[in-house]
Amino acid sequence: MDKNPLVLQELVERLGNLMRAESRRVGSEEQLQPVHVEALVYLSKANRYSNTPQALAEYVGITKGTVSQSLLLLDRRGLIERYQDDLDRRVVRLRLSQTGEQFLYDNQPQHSWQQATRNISPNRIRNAVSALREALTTLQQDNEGSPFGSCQGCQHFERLSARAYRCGLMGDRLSGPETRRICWLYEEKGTGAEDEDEEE
Amino acid sequence: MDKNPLVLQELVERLGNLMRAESRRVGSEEQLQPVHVEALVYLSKANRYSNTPQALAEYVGITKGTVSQSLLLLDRRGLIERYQDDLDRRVVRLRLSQTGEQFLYDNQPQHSWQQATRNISPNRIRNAVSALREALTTLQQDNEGSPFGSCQGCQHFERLSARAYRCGLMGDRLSGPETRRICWLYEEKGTGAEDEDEEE
DNA sequence: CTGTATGGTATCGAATCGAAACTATATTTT
DNA sequence: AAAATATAGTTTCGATTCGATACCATACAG
Repeated sequence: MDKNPLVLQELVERLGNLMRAESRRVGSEEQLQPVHVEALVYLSKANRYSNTPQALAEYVGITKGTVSQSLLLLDRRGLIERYQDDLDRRVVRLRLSQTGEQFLYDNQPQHSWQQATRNISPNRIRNAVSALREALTTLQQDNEGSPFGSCQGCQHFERLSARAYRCGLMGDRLSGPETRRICWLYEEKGTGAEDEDEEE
Repeated sequence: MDKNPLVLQELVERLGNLMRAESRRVGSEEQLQPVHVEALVYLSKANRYSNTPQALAEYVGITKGTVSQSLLLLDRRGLIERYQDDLDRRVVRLRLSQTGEQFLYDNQPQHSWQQATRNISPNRIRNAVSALREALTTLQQDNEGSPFGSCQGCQHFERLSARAYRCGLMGDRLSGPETRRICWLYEEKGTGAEDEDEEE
């Protein structure tokens, strides 16, 4: 019996705790809870289909009612803006405000992580990413949650030409940068030959 | 510029969220918060030096006051037992009760993770563990937190004979299984040749 | 034996959280 | 087209977390 999967779980759990603690630290000056910081970070990365309260709720794993509260607070503090969707007037769209952008820029919630990984070789990181991605996909399938990925690897992603992309599900054309944002409509491409290690 | 470190962070964060959601799910039947479930899991893995309120507080990243509250609750529900340390009568020792053991056995908080990693090759898991361990070590150093590791890799670990071990810091002999539990006195061995990938 | 450090508890107010009821808009059925 | 149902968000409620601070007991140093 191999104990390594459990060790890996242990590590992910512990890293998650530390990142949460980091969110707490970052937010404490501004009286923000970890969840608020996570929400801001999420909004800074979410694509046009995923900047809604519901997607956010799925992402952070709390109920929509609670998310609604948090958004109210973030709005009052002027860190985000809310506006109505044109096509479906039930849905609320979210975006970071100037202040919100500035907050993230000043506090750099990702900074300590970048420091922590600076000495790990690109190759090892690639391998780790590959393994964790697979774990994530399976875990999400088992939990029936939304997948949350970016266009690379999504079955709806279409490449029109060298620099023109398109989402086959929604039918919109996408800019290059937008294809790298987080999307909750992500669906894993058919898992044909997924289990190859990239080892150099 | 390499984006993979950020992708890795993204993955760890997301996996952490899902595991937290899993804790929430597991605990909801018994009216337990995620933190309570995490505490029980921690106690099931902590070694003899680490089964105290303080170590737990460090581990989950909340203050000792709050931990004290949570332990009160877990005690009322009969999931843990608290007893005084003989040598230092200020310190409280914690252990899972019969009921607590049973709770973990019945609900298997780690089950979904094991499912999720079942198809990942041992080799890839080893590589991921190696990379994440390094990230964790650096992150903990930067945050001045306790390290939390197990005897393998700890500079206080001594092997007396084939099956006899000893903690050089505390001076106790340790059983084989005990050397695999979590310890908050862990200190990384001198980082001589740490950056070798094990690729088969 | 007096001062200080340390492990843990108690108290307080602010905020999260899930559950459930509710509103408003969309979509499907009849 | 009207009615039924589904969906996105909000509101309200009570229980609980959480940090901050003060506090208590034990250990240990000079």
